[in-house]
Amino acid sequence: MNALKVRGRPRSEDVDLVILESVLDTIAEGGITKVTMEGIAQRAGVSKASLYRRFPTKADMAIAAVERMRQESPVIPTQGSSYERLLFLMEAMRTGIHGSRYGRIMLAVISHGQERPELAQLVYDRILLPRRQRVREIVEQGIENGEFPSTLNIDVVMPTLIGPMLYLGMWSMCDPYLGIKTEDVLRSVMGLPRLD
Amino acid sequence: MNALKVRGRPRSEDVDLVILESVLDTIAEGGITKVTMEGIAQRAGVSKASLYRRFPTKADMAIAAVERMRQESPVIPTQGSSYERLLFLMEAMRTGIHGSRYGRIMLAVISHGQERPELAQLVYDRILLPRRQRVREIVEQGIENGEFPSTLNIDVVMPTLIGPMLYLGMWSMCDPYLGIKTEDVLRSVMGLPRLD
DNA sequence: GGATTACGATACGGTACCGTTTCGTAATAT
DNA sequence: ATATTACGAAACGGTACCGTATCGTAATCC
Repeated sequence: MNALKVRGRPRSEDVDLVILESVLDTIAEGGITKVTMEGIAQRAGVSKASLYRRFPTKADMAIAAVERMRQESPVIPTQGSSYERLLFLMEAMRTGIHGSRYGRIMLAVISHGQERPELAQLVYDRILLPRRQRVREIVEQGIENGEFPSTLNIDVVMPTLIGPMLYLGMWSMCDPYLGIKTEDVLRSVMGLPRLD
Repeated sequence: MNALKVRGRPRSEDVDLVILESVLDTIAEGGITKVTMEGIAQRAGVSKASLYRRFPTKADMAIAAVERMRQESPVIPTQGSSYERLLFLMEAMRTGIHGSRYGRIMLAVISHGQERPELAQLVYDRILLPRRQRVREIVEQGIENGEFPSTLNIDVVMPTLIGPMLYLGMWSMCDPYLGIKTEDVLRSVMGLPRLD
């Protein structure tokens, strides 16, 4: 089966790219409700017709943008102990919620999970789950090589590591008192002795 | 200073109430973006003029509704051990995110924290912080009466108890695999032996 | 070169909503 | 009684946005 040859002028990949990037930037800055067809077209330097040539509706465009963002995953450290790598990821999770485009988009999308369950499912399956899997692998390695107690129940550990980071990150600007050290959370959850 | 006597027909408290309740129900069902002046007026069986007589703008109306919701706090158990009471609250937090009007409203409001920081601050100060304080008191009692180890760092314990419940509750409909028992989280965080 | 499709620009109809205003009626104060 | 304010109903202008359509130009295939 050969590649289907369309006959006229081909779609510009540059246009594809600049559209989705504009959507992501807009979401990161102001949330999904700020995404409008006119706004995206203007920001991308593209006509509205080019948007509707690619996406039948605004919702489809937003979903395509979120799909694309999957590639934009943060760097996972491969060096260092499991402890160090885990700490790095937790810190990134905590600060990235408001500090990175990735995090702000995630939060904005999660927000609308109630109003758009299919979008929440998409984010969960294609973004959250893969990331969680990589965290899980690091934890498992840490247990195998003796950094963490073998008595840990990894199914309990996972939400107990991730949940607090989301919680602390989400409210960090409302409450400067939430200055608990990420390392303290990590050590506490993993059953390691306190630092003091 | 006497109560200021206005001269004409007084405002109906019934109207006050039904307006704010309609706003809260609407938020719980579809999120803040579903709140419209026409919609609220119709749902409440009230004229738009009555809305604008009370609130200069839609945002003020929404804020007033959220303020009012503060009274609608879930029941806090006063009987039983600290362990039991804590477990009850955590379970309620986890299931209530999608299962109760209170929880759905909280999630909807948190969602828009990015787009409306002043609303997020309001929710944090007047709703989240008071609740967290009550959880904290229960934890402190449990430490005092020996139910929980005295070595616990309560500042670390708090987000480690709350965070996982939010996390598990938020994604419960996207992933039925997240069937970790709340009691396992509680025991793990509090350094109690596993059940098995 | 001719057919075909993409592109930017622009206009259009339709819808939803905001916030204002008007009007006739109802409730309360003096 | 009379003034004053609240109430429901309804209409209004204005804005923002969606999705469609038109048109002249540009790029690509045969």
